Amino acid sequence: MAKQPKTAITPTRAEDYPQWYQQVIREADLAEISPVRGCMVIKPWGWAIWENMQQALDKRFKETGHVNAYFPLFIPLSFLEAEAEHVEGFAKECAVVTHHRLEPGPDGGLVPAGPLEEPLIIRPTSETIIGFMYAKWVQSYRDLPIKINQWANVVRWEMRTRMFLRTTEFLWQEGHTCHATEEEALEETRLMLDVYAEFAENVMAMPVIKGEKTADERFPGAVSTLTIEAMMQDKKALQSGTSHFLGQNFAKAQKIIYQDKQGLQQHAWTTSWGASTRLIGALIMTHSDDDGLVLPPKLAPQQIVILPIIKGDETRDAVMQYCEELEADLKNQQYADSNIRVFIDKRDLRGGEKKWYHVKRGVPLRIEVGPRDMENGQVFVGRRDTGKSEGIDRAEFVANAGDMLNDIHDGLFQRALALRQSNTKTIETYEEFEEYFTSTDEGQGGFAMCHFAEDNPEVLKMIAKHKVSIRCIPLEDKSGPGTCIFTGEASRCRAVFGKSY
RNA sequence: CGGGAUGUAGCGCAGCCUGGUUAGCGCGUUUGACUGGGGGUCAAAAGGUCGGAGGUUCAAAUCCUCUCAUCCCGACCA
Repeated sequence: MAKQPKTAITPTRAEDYPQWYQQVIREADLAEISPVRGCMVIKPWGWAIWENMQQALDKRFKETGHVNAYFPLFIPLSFLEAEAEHVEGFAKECAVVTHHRLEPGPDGGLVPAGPLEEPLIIRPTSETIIGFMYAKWVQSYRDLPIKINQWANVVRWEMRTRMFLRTTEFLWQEGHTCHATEEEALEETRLMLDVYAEFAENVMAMPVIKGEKTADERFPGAVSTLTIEAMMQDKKALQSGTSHFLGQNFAKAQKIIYQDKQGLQQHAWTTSWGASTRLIGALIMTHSDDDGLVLPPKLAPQQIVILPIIKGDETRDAVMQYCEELEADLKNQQYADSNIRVFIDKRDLRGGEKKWYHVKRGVPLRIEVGPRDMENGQVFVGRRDTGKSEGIDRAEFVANAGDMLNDIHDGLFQRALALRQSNTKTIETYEEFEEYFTSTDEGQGGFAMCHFAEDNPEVLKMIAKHKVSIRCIPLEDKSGPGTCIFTGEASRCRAVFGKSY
């Protein structure tokens, strides 16, 4: 046996977390950097995960009364200028299209030619162009609400990119709704946050904190921004989905006006909400271990992989047949309202190699079937989440496969929740706060629940020193009022403080 | 965009300081044999314009300049 590292991924999380993250992506074959700066190629395994996410989210959007549509990739420059805060937020990271053709250059090669009269920007988000269309579509209160979602790519020219977490181009969905009343828009904002949270927990097995962003973290142009925040295994926070109440800001800027029942002209109320391929990054950093990716069963492109163990040609056909029958039986079993996704890996690889291939890709259950199991009417089952494996009676396993996947989902969720809980601390003084976020070894902070003075630049300055930001004010916080640990002012509630991506 | 690091075979690296035969190693790949409940053994083979462009030199992976890209830290953000 050749010398192998103790873990499939080197370095380990403990040794070098950012490097570990890169390696997991490579070993699981999720994505690769591309020749285009800051942009990545999402490979079939990564894409299949995204498709499963899309499917689960899309189903929830439709169930809550939304429809899909598509708006252009290009946005006239003048559109972005409409909403002042929106401009400020996005202007510095826009890709701009200024020409519409190429011509042979004087020194060979091609040079841009045919300047555009008005430059186009590539959407960093679509509030402005969708708002423009909504202004045309909305005349009467009878036209409202409009609840549209689009699956799209967007471009934000960020300074620093990281695979899945922040790339120049990324994929997402953006929902844009338009309502007659403030209450209805607020309700929508809140509803979609709940959809994201439910998806995160029930599909991704990722516990999240629902909360509201403080003014400085708000979406440019929003009245309020709601967020789901998750804790990664390095104890940093990752914003995993956002839902914005835009008030009448965009409606006023873009003249989305309707005539109400009294015949009066009214500005509409709008919302927008989005979740992106960043969720794949969240998935990786929530569950994966030093042997690679760990997939929650509902998102796993293959939930069970069957590995035939062939020992010589005599038993080959018999084992294959046994595996195929097993596959057929398993495919008839249900998990999470659909048939279990099963794959037989028939490649002519050695058993060990094949096993590690699927371990690194995060397949929840591995079934190894050799002549011995066949004789005993058993299957040898390995669980990705716990690393444990055991022989199980074939019929029993088939009958319980769905339950087992369910158990894996719950286990992953509980493990992630336990990590967050054991790294969340209620903090009462600034000294304690400093110590919490300064200590270096295992305990380099996590989430801190603190009373704070809202919209106070002093507070922001004091926490920025420790590279900490206010992640959100939890919606379900019941701590009640207290005293700001930074300024001593009165505070109406606690917020989640933490380092973040 | 500031600070730091790195770019040599698919992956991980050595060589560079102190320029000088055909640029090495491990893993992987291909072929064959032996194997086969765990990323195996033996043998053979393929694979590199040393990130790119200039320069210094008789001679550059090695020295200099520029440039591109990646990674880390920061500022900014899904």
